[in-house]
Amino acid sequence: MSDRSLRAKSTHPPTTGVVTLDQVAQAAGVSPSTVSRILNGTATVSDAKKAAVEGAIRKLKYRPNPVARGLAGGRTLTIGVLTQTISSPFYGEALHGIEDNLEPAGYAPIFVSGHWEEARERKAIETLLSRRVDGLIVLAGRLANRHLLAYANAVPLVVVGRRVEGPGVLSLEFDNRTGALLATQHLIECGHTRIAFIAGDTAHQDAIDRETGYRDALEAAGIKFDPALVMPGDFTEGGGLLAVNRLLESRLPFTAIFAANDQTAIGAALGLYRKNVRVPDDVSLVGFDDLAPAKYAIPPLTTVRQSVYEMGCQAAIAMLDVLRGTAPSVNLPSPQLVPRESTRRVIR
Amino acid sequence: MSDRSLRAKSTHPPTTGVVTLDQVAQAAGVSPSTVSRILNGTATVSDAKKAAVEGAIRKLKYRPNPVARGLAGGRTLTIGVLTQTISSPFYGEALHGIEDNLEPAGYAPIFVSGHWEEARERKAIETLLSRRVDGLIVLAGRLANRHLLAYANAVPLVVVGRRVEGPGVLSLEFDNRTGALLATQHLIECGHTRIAFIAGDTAHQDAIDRETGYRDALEAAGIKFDPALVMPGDFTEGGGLLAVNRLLESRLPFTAIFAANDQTAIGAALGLYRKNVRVPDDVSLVGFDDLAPAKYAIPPLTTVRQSVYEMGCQAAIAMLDVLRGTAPSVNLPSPQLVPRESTRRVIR
DNA sequence: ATAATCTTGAAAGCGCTTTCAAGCGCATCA
DNA sequence: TGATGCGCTTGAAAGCGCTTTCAAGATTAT
Repeated sequence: MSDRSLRAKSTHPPTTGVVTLDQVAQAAGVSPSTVSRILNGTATVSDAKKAAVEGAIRKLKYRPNPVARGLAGGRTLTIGVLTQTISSPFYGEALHGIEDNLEPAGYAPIFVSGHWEEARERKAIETLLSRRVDGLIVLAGRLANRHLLAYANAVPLVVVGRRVEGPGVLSLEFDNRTGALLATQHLIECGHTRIAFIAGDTAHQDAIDRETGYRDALEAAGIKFDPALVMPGDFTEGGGLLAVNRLLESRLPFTAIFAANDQTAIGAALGLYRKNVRVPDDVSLVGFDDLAPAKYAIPPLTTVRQSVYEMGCQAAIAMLDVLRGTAPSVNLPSPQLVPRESTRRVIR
Repeated sequence: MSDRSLRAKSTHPPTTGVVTLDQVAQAAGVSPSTVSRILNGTATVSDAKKAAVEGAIRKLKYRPNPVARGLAGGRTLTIGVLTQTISSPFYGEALHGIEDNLEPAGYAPIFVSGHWEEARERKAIETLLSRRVDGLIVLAGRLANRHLLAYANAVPLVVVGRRVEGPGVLSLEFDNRTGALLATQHLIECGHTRIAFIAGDTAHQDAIDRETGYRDALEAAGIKFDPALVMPGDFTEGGGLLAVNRLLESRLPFTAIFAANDQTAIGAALGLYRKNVRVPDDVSLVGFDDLAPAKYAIPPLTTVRQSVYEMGCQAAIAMLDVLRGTAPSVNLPSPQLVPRESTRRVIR
């Protein structure tokens, strides 16, 4: 291919052959205003004209230009989504849910990554705002609540996985505490009493809630909480691996591990494998999230399902509700234990 | 939170307090045209005015409105990206690479999923086009080449993972054949001669190329190709699991498996685990792609690295080059074997 | 002094939405 | 029955914030 053929300017004339609203109006013998009104349902239009316009639209294959619409009407039909790491399985599923629900409504998501850095998150949101997104969906992150509230002043805001309260903000939270309780209870029911916990990044409320759920379950079962059995982690496989190594080195007795998320559990599983500790024969292992990889882990990982995809769907639906001016209805999925093959009844 | 506080209309006045180019011009005592010229570097402007304008911009915290820019100038600083499944680890990494490179240049990617369905892909691209994206990056997919070429007529097009030739199109391809050759050679070097292959979805050129590489390696080593050792797959874990079950049921002797991608390999590993076939002791296993999960598989998966992230980067860079009018330079990463713990020398 | 080159502002859109007011039909009331 | 008024549909026109001709002035070269 020649260079020339790739020059933007030479190959791609700016705007040619694109049908505009005016052309539709002309073809239908009405004014542009009328066409616009039909397109947006802004006012009642006589059936005759409506039919004529719709015919013209079909005939000319007219597609409204969202850019012009955005300029004129202030709405861009675009929703900004702040994720942390677009390539992580966790966020991937959420984005998927968001996309699936926004698209049929004619909205397009635009994703940016914050990489868990407050400064980048802020910059990302500014970019989104300068693009005049109609709404903002924020997935977790480190941005201080007061900043989020400030943004909520400019556009409707839906926050997922964090508690933020204020006018114009809707926050959807996972029930991490109950989920963790479920996971730990499952291990207790299997007869485990020495249950280690590999924590998540404690900068996240999620991580703290999951630890709380773990302690709740221990307490309810009358098992004394042993802080030595809690290892720090960071929600990544590497963190799980490290934590399990430390746990093993500590020589503390334990027969089960509850990891703060699936990625941590998968890292932990590898650590155990390396040290020839068998799962579930020697140690039972539970994760959290039920991301795709959990199902195909070896052995398949018992985990707590808290559909991230579903959360994405709910966030998008809520956003559409707000945009439409109707009361947003959210019904969050409740966490559920997904027993697979990484846990087993303790043999005494 | 009350309903009312969430009503889009009541809470969010349309356009208030946003600084416009005109205000900057006024503050700097120049005409809007001059400000625009400075912003875009469209013409030389006296240093004095330039300084005044830049001062005003800083003082007013002016940020150009991309929507208005898009309407007026025809450029939206937006790149449309057609992926297949936004949540898959494979595409996730590519998107990550694209995002990382587009963002510093001031472009924003807008992602849509085609779900491997020609109709949806086409619809997705139409949406992107109607949003006046400045360029299109297409990741694989099922869309016929002639359609792609038609789109290339409207905007610059970069296609990843497929071969498409024509004016205005740039395609970046993985060297699947060499990669597969490397993987198979590795197994042969380990002394394996009965090497099964779990294919990918043969609707993709990738899948075909990988099989070809596998056969190349066998032939080069003088090992007779046995069609019975080739199992169909579909690039998913489920497909790998199924394939390995069939393989085992066939009772054909084999000591190694080369799977068309990591996901397939991970599914295959689970199938082997279920049947108590040990990896790598009984059977060696090689994947392809080196996605994140491969590293933490049990055992860690030997695979072929063909950085998808890097591919995303290259695609974005090439797109920027085209947009800038400079000759796009792409240097594709060559495939590399990543030996881990799922393969071992055969013991005779 | 004259022509050629630069810098600069005025003004016309880009494609659409949205006031504003005109024009219409219809019910109401004396 | 005819005048008055209300509500409805409809078009004209003014932008939304920016880019980009166009041509006028300022400057430099010859």
